[in-house]
Amino acid sequence: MTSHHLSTRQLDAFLALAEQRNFTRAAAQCHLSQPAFSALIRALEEDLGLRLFDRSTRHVDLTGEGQNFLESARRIRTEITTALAAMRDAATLQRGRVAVALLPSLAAGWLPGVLAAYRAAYPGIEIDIADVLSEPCIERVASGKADFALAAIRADTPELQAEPFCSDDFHLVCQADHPLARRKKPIAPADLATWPFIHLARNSSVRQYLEAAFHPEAMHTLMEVEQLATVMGMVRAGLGISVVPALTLFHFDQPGLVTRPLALPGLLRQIYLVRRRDRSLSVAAQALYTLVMSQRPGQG
Amino acid sequence: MTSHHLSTRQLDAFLALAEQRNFTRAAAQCHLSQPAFSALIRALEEDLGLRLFDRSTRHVDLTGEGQNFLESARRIRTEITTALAAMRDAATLQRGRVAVALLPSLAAGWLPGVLAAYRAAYPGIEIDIADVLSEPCIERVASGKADFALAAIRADTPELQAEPFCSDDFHLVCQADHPLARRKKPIAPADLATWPFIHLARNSSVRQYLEAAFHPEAMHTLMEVEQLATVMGMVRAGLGISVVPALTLFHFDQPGLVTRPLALPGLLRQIYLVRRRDRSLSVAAQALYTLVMSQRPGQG
DNA sequence: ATCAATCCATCCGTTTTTCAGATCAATCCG
DNA sequence: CGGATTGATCTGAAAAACGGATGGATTGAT
Repeated sequence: MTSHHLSTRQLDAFLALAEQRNFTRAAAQCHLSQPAFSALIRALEEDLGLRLFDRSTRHVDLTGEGQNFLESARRIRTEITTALAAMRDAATLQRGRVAVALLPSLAAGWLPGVLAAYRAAYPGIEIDIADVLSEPCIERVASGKADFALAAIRADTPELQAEPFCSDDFHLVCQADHPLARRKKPIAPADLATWPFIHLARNSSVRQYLEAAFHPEAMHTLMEVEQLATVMGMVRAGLGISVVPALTLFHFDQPGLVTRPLALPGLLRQIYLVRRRDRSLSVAAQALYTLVMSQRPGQG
Repeated sequence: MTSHHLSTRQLDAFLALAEQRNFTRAAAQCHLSQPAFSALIRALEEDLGLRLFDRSTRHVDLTGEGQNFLESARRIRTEITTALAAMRDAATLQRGRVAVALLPSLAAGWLPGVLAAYRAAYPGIEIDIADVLSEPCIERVASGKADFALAAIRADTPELQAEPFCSDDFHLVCQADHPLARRKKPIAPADLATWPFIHLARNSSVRQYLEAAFHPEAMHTLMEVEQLATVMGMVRAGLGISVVPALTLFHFDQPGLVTRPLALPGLLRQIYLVRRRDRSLSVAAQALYTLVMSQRPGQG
């Protein structure tokens, strides 16, 4: 029936008095007047139903029960202080964790600079990066393993929310002495169709864009590989040409290779930032989100 | 500067909302109106500086930071509950400890019945009995090893406080067929002086009373022993007579022995209850004190 | 598609609690 | 014995908490 509502004021008052053994000093330590402080101690003792301090006008001392309570009170105070400190650390971005899933091309080329700035600003935050294809990116956000994702899928579902992040145009890559490298006129689909083509695997978004933009049967497919680095090697060896998004061009910044922008209809890869709908980002994730949005490719 | 005054109301409100995921139900669980409850959660979030719940009109869910805080909050709540339960147990005498020091005569004859009643009433209380002579009794109280003592020393010091507990008159003990056993007239000191006397050791309070009441050199001291049981054996064997306080008479309730009260000036042993001054008794000790005072020898 | 029900946020007047200053009683010290 | 210190108590005032009513938004049923 007694609600036994131990308040933190009472807890702190008790600890202060146990430490100071003097009402006036303990009251000052709690930033309270002595009468208010006395009332606090009295209320605590009444709530507990027993006397915690033996006090005369000249002496203040813990009773036996008070000594027992002191141990508990110290533990409780420590727990509270620790928990509040942890929350304050989280709120002030001194501690925390953020998980992002994004396309390998973004992860390798664009992300490192962003993360360097993030880490410099918030060195206490743990960072978890998943550099995977669009599908697993979305999956990680949906399952909660990632705070948000940068992927080529406009995943707008009841659970997920997508916003355009950046667009990525496509570039021809070929040997420096290739005829297309010297071509003055804009390159047309027909120009590409005559040369052996190094494709990425069919489950890559790049390949899907290319097949949608061109007539697949019109192309001269030489081979399919999994990794862009392999594409680079093949092209550099003169085995063929390829078309890749701008964000992956760092792979092809190699002697003997040139890249040329293509301006062809349908060849513009949209990348979306995907996050859970009705779900606020953690403080750490929100900070990274803000930075990511301000540093997005093609914005500055 | 951070007020960070986590109140237990806020703590309970948080835990209730984390459990119910519904403001109205959580408010009811806390016996609060929904607006008051909302204000509590809002104040907590403002204090911490971050959002603990993602809430729409239709959904309430913990944020990442909220989940972290939940673990801490559960620990804190458990600690508080445990501590309050321990205090309540102490206040209601379901748990605790009491330590008493008292004379061996009281410990053997009178105390067991009292403790039986005490234990029946408060089975959860640990009991520590020291059945020692007056001097160590007082010492135990002074050092805090005993809550109070029953001893034959009026220990009234700045630290200790003594109150009369009971008085203990002296009795002659002798063989049933001893001449003194049949004597009709009141027994005088001279009557005792003519018979071989079994004494206790000089440091016993009984001996000191006898030496103060009689002229030691007028007595016929046959021997000195340490234990009352030995006195009994000697008297029973017809080696001599003795005089002992009433509280020890249970030792002499033996076939072939008789006891006769003596009414002689100075032969009245006062026994005091000694406790620390300006020091309240623990709840358990207070309960025993009350029982002890109500059951003191010669009161009923 | 419309309507009822549910739910959280906000506003506002009232009640309750909390607080500090003054005062009192008891104690200690010189 | 008198000044100084300390804790308890009283009281008016300030602050906080509270509940009812209300609003805006969403869901689910008809």
